[in-house]
Amino acid sequence: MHAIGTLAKRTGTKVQTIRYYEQIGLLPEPGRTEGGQRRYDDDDLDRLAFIRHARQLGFTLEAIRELLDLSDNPGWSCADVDVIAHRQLKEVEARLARLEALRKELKRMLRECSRDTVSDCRVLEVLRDHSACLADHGTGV
Amino acid sequence: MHAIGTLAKRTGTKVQTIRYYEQIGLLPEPGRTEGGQRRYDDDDLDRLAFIRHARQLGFTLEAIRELLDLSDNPGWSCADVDVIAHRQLKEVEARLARLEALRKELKRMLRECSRDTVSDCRVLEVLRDHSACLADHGTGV
DNA sequence: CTTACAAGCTACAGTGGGTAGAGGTTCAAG
DNA sequence: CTTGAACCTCTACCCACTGTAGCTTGTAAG
Ligand SMILES: [Zn+2]
Ligand SMILES: [Zn+2]
Ligand SMILES: [Zn+2]
Ligand SMILES: [Zn+2]
Repeated sequence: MHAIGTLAKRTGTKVQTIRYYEQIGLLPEPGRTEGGQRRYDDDDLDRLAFIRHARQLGFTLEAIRELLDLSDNPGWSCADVDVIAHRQLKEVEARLARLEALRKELKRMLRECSRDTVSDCRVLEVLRDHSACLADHGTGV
Repeated sequence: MHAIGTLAKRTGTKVQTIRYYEQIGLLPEPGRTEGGQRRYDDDDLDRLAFIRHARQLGFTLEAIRELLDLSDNPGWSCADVDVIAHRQLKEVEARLARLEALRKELKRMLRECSRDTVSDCRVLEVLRDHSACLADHGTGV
C-alpha cells in the first residue's frame, strides 16, 4: 500500500496531477485510511505509469482512456490499439511538418536581417507582410 | 471604417478573438457607432494582421506584445526584436527535436506489432514499460 | 416607412492538461 | 506525546481562444 506521495515520486508525477486524474475518472478511486488519506496498490502504480508514459509519447488523455479500456480486454484484437497509435503518429507528423516550416522561416528572417534599426528590421517586415514570407500557413491577409 | 466582421474576414480571425485581443490590451479600443458597434480603421487592420501572422509563426501573445511595442519605435536598434525571434526559433527547435523522437518511437511500436491480440500488442507493451522504448523522455517510472 | 434578418453587443462558461495556494487534518518517527 | 512532513478539500489560475444565451443595431428590399 502506497501513499499518494510515493506514487508521485515513483512515476515522476505531481501529487495534484494524480488527484486530477482521479477526478476525471482516469484513475479509480483508491481505498482510504481511517483518517481519509488515499492508499494505492501496485495495480494503481502500473496504471499511472502507463498513463504517464503515454503522455510522454504525446497521447491525449482521451486516447489514453481508450487505450486503458482496450488493455483491459487482453483477448481482443489489437487493431483498435494500433488505430489509436497510428492516429497519434499522423498528428505528430502533421505537427512536425508545420514546425519545420516555421523553423525555416524564422531562420531565414534572422539571416536576412541587417541588424540595424527597427524600421529596417527584416523580422518585423516579414511579420507585417506574409507575402514577404515563404511559409505556407494559410492565406489570411 | 470597418465593422468587426470585415476585419475578421480580412485577417482570417474569429470575431470573438478580435474582442479578446482588445480585452487583453493587444488591440486598442476602437471607436463606436452611436449604437455601440465597433468601427476600425486601416491601422487597426494592419495591427491585427501583424498579430495573426506572428501567431501563425508560433509567437506567444506576450512575445507579440513586445514586438508591437518595439515596432512603435522605428529608430531603435532591432537587436531586441531579433532576440525575441531567436528565442522563438530555439523553442521551435526544441519542440522539433522532441516530436522527432516521438515520431520515431511511434513508428517503431507500430512496425513491431504483430497485430494479433491485445495481450501481445507491442504498442501496449511499450506503453506499459519505458525500458522497451527507445525514446529518451526523462527517467520517470 | 416598415419589416426582416444578418451581424453586432455583453457576459459568462468551457476547452486541455494540469499547477498553485489557502487553510485545515493526519500519520509516523523519535 | 510532540513535532512536522505529508496529506486533505476547495478554489482559482495558466494560454489562447471558442461557444452559447439573450439581447440590440444596422441595412437593404419591398
Ligand atoms: Zn532585425
Ligand atoms: Zn507568413
Ligand atoms: Zn498492436
Ligand atoms: Zn518511453
